[in-house]
Amino acid sequence: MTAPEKGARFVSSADVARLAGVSRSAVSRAFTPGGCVSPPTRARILAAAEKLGYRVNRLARILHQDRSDLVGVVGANFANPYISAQFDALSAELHRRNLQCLLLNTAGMAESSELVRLLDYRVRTVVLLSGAAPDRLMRLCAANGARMVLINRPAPPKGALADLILADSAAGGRLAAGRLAAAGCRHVAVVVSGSRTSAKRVRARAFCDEMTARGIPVTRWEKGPNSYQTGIDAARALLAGPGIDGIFGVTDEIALGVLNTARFELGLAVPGELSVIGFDDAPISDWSSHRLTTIRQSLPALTRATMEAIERPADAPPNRSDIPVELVERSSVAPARYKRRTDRT
Amino acid sequence: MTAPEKGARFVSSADVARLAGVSRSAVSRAFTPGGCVSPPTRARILAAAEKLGYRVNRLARILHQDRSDLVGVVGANFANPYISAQFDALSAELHRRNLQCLLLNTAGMAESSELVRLLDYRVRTVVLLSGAAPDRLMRLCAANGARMVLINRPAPPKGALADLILADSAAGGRLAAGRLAAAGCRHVAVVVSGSRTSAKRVRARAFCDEMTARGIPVTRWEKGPNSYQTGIDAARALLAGPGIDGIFGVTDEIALGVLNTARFELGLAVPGELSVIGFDDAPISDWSSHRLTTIRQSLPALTRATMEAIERPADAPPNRSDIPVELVERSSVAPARYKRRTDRT
DNA sequence: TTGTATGCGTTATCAC
DNA sequence: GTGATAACGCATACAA
Repeated sequence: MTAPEKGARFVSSADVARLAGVSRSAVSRAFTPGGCVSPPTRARILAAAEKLGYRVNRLARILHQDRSDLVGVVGANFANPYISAQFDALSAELHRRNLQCLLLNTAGMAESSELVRLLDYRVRTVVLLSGAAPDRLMRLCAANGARMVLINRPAPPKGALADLILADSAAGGRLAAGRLAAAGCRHVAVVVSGSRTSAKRVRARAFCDEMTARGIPVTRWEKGPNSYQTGIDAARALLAGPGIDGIFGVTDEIALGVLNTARFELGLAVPGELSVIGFDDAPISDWSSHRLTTIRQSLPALTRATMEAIERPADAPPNRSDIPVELVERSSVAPARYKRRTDRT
Repeated sequence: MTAPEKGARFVSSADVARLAGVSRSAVSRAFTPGGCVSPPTRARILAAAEKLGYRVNRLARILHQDRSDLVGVVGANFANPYISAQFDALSAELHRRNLQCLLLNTAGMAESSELVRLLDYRVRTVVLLSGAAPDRLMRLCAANGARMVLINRPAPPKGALADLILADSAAGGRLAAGRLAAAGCRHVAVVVSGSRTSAKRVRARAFCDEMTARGIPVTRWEKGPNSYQTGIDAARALLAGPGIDGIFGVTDEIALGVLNTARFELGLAVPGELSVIGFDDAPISDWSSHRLTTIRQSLPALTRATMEAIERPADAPPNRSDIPVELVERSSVAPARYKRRTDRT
């Protein structure tokens, strides 16, 4: 092992070759799975590499082979209970397949157009966990032959080279509406995060439509981001006076803000006086402190579909996979008064 | 904009040069902050680049300049409420400083030695959020002149080239002990995650020592990982019979598992019959559904120290920064019976 | 089996 | 201001 040196550059195959008394190609071959090297030299090379602390420079390899194992993952709000679980599963799975995760947290960017920076690192695929796909990014990916995977994002304008992973937001919204209706709610509200374009709006829209079809009035709250605080704010405003007896939070985090504020700040009995339903089925929603009834988008299914999309060959046609959604009964919604209608999907 | 082509490689500066009728060097200069290009040609180049969807290949730039803006971040358990918040803040801050985050989730690796793979991408710095630093990684970083930043990790054996960020775990453990003692607890327990080596053990150790010094017996529970489920298991076992009236979870997630199990499964009044205290001050600990009394390691302070370490020049001497810790009073611990002793630190 | 030569996309140096 | 050229570290086709 060499002593640490100041400003030292990374040790290269040339260094190893020198020490082992071979050529650089020999070193390269020794580190290439199918490389032809005689056992003795191979051993010498490996020993030298170990001694020097050599690691193959994959940047150079990518450059040469024009084939990258870097996957760009862009997201925001990684502290969100569902997103963090989703990201944890995805990143673990990426490494299991020997892919590297180059992460971009859009919260750190001034403009959303900044995220094309991922392409500067020759990622083979860009995965979008949240936020809308900027046109610019889509164009650049197309021009450079990089694939895109959009998770719960609206479909891109053209038939762009993007794989779509979509939980059935509309069905989820209807499920939520049906459940609150079955609980006997007479006047409900939906709390949407203010993000301009996303699956969350579809959830809310479907909820409203279904409620309208059932003749139940619905109030819409649409201020603030996808956060716990938004749930708090919404609950305070919506529950100031009597009237509303059911609330759908388009996200578990929002719904939990509503739930906790109703229970502990406003002193409302949930589900006695108010029913609350969420969307996601984040791990903490099942905690006994919450027991939030919610619409589940299965995390394993979502992760599986994402990995399939990522591993699709570069020239595969765009694909779309739908993740089914299901109602998870817990105890934040009043028991159904009548036998629940079959969902109309 | 070119049409998307199958198997297309990324567009290069040569492509742009060809279209703009200039040399590759001109293109390079047009994209270099201080580059000398006449306004007209510059405009032509930029137009050509935009048309083709060109982006500078930073892999090649790193290769040539021997200076990387890649920061390797290794961690696990990103669904943990504190870790996810920490990671969210860190990744956002990285991008704000124009650094890229190459993430490694050790949950996806067979062996911990696998994480040296980060060095294959010529990261300038490796940040360790969890897990121990394998010797191999430390050696390779040293040999290649890459810096390491260890967050709440035990100090490396030698005076290796690693920056240390350490919350005062010992003081935190003592604080927790003091608070439970003040609550009048007579027999307490500590729930440690089974990880072999980490700050969590120091927290538990200091807690035990302080309790012993006060003559209060402490039971130690040490099975399972750092998870909510571990808190559940511990609570079920520890609270099966009467006796224990105070529990310290070395992590908020663990403590919340204890708290919820005690309250909702075992029907214990918290803090009436049992006091529970955690460590971290994760965002959800402040939720009204929990109101967990805990030891805070300030996230902003932690992030600030981490960024300072990351931005230190490559040849700076190893540094150590200590993050103070403080007791956050909420309502999972019985009120202090006597005026609380000043902590002995 | 092994070494030589070439090219990947960039930037820096050097002429012009 | 501009273009040719070398070099970064690697993998490969080819020659030995």
